[in-house]
Amino acid sequence: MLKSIQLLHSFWNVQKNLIKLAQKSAVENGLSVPQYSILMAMKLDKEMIQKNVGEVTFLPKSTLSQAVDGLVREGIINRQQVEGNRREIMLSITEKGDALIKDIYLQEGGIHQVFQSVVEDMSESQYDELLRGHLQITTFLETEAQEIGECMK
Amino acid sequence: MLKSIQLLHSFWNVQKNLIKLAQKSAVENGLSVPQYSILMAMKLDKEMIQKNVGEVTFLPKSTLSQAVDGLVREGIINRQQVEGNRREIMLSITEKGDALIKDIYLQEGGIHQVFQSVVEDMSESQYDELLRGHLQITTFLETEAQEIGECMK
DNA sequence: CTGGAACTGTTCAATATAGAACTGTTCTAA
DNA sequence: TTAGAACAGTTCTATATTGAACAGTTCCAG
Repeated sequence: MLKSIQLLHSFWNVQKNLIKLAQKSAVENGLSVPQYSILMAMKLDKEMIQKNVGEVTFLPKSTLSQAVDGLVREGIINRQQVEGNRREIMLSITEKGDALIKDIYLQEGGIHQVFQSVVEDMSESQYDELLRGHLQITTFLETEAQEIGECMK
Repeated sequence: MLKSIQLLHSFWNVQKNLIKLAQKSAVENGLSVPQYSILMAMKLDKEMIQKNVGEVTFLPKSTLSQAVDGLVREGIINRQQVEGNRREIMLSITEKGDALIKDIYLQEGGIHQVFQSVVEDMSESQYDELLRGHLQITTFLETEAQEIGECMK
């Protein structure tokens, strides 16, 4: 029991700092936190169905919808109906959005730069262990979260 | 660069599940997320100055104040001025609050129970490595967050 | 075909959150 | 002392978030 509390605490400590940094990063770039999440979710796949963005970010539908709306108004992402399935909407990052993302990466004191330092300060094996541990935990949590997801519909 | 993004991603995956679980736990027990945070912060030291709770939880003063207000109305914590320093307010968990915390710990499918399973599924050394890695990261983030904290005043 | 169930996303109203201005307290330097 | 700076918390208000009701699509059993 004690160990689990300790581990939870350990995550919590990382968490709260991470969130603070993310919030700061978001505000500095004129984004809400949900908007920031969306961009980070799409940084790899520059094109995604809105539904999938929702699954990755865990944002409620309404929040997602409004956040996307703002991003579209800002010209950061494009929104167009998928032909072949008019229910779905394809989101894609514009050049402007792409530039913004690159900017965010390089911001001094931003999450990414800080994590860059963290990684450099870490041994190869330590890094691997960390990833492995997290993966294991995520798998556990995901099966649990699934059940929550079920009732959210 | 790639590694830091990967690590960030790894944390993010744990994070979002953790938050979902915490939210669920909070709602199920009739608490807001800030209220839940406060209780978790006070689970060890059953008596704390409100200021300190704020430092630990990172909650904005106004949010903290209101959340505490609700908890007091529910009879979960007590609030009384510190004699010797009438600016400060001492928060203490009532018996009712204590029972609630114990309840939360034991809730099936709650964060604590899930983490219990996680820990059992983990080798001693893996556990230690994880804690060590997190500590290292927290230290890094904390020095960074400090600067943010400075301007929040 | 067709009617209803399941999807995908939007809108709107109610709630939650947090910055800014405030009250009262303590500390400190002249 | 005593003004004024720093503190600890509260209140008020504007903003952000989200659940619930909704509109249009797609799917499928009969």
